[in-house]
Amino acid sequence: MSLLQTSSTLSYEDDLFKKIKLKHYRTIHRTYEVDVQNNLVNFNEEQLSKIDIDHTELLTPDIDELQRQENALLQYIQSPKINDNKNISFINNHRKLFNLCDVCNDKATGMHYGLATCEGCKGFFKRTVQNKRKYRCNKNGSCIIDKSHRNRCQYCRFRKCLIKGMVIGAVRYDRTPGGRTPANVMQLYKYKNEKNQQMNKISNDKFNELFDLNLFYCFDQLLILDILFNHLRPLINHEILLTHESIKNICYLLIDTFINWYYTLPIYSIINIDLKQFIFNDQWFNYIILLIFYFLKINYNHINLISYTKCLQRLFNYTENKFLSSLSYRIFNQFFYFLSTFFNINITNTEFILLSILLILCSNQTNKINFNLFENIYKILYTYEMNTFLSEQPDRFNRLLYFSEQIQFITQILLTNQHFHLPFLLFPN
DNA sequence: GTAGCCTTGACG
DNA sequence: CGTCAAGGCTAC
Repeated sequence: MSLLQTSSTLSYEDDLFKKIKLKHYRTIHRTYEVDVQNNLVNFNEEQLSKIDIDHTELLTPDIDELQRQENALLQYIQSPKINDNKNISFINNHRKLFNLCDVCNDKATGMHYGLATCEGCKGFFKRTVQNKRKYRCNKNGSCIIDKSHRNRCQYCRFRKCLIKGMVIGAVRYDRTPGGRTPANVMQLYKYKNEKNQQMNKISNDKFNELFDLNLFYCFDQLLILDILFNHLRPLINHEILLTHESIKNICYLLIDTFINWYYTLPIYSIINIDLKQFIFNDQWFNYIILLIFYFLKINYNHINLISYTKCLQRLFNYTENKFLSSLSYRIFNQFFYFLSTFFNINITNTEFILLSILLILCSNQTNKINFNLFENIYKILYTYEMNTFLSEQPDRFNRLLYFSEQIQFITQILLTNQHFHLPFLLFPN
């Protein structure tokens, strides 16, 4: 590729990167995204060397800030528009109905700060608010909170307390024991309880509507993953020489395995689309990227084990030490950052497989039949999410969709700039 | 730091 | 005076 061609693609790439950055901006990890954006704007060696140790930081917001948000909510629900007291007997209606803690499923001992909770979660919430404590999540902010895991991640426990509707304003500043909870706090209890019931109703309706789709993801996930991973194993320790040709062969094996497996699915007998038509579709590369990322995540689990410097060296080797354009450099950095964000999403086998099919079907020339399949897989994913990670919704589902959008952007960038080899340079020695 | 048990005080 | 939901105490 000549220099002229490279520079002509720059403005196009800039647009794509701007799009990606804009999308980053809109996600939950705001602070981290801003840092990355700065890295992109202002590359220097020091920043580059930090890339593979950067991690998404999930930190509890200031209790004072949360309190302000709660006050704003209170003002809103006190406005005449929505302030009808038709359900004033909420406490009486729901008394004695609780027996499990809404946060961790341990035995609930009563209503505490607006929620049926155990003594443990009650005390935890009180200590957190009284001492204005801040917690950090070392994973992706979606740790399981139940009786046996509740002390493993304070960030996620507190987050769950808030999501489920515990009210910060119910913790007393003056620490006076006894007495009655103020009327405004009671209003918040009532409001949050109603919202939760509405949310549960919506989830249940959706779930019932889609329940029969559950049948479709009863497949042998471990077997297909094992076969796919076997095709990638030679890349560890670089047992095979990476060339244009060998990469093509690996891609072919991965695609072929996936298609053959797809034909065995129950869903194929209902919507029998020939996936082979998608081989000539660039969207296949989405799946290859996702698969390689998933392989690395399962086998290495930590982004630090995939050395930025070594991958960069391999990029030099692959291109036979030819001049690396600033564009290649930036694509590489963006790609590496993207991998690190993937490591923070602990996706499950089912999520991986459903996302793979969705990504393959993301064609621009979508016809009616494959849109049908797309919609069905989308519903299955939704059902699975509601079924398996109800307490993390809608965050988790949105994050997955956002991530698959990002993969499509990256695919577009890699293919238009002939950087399809990049994902294959990530395997550690 | 956690959580089980205890004390407190408004309310019906 | 019993009930409920706040805070307090303390062994672990």
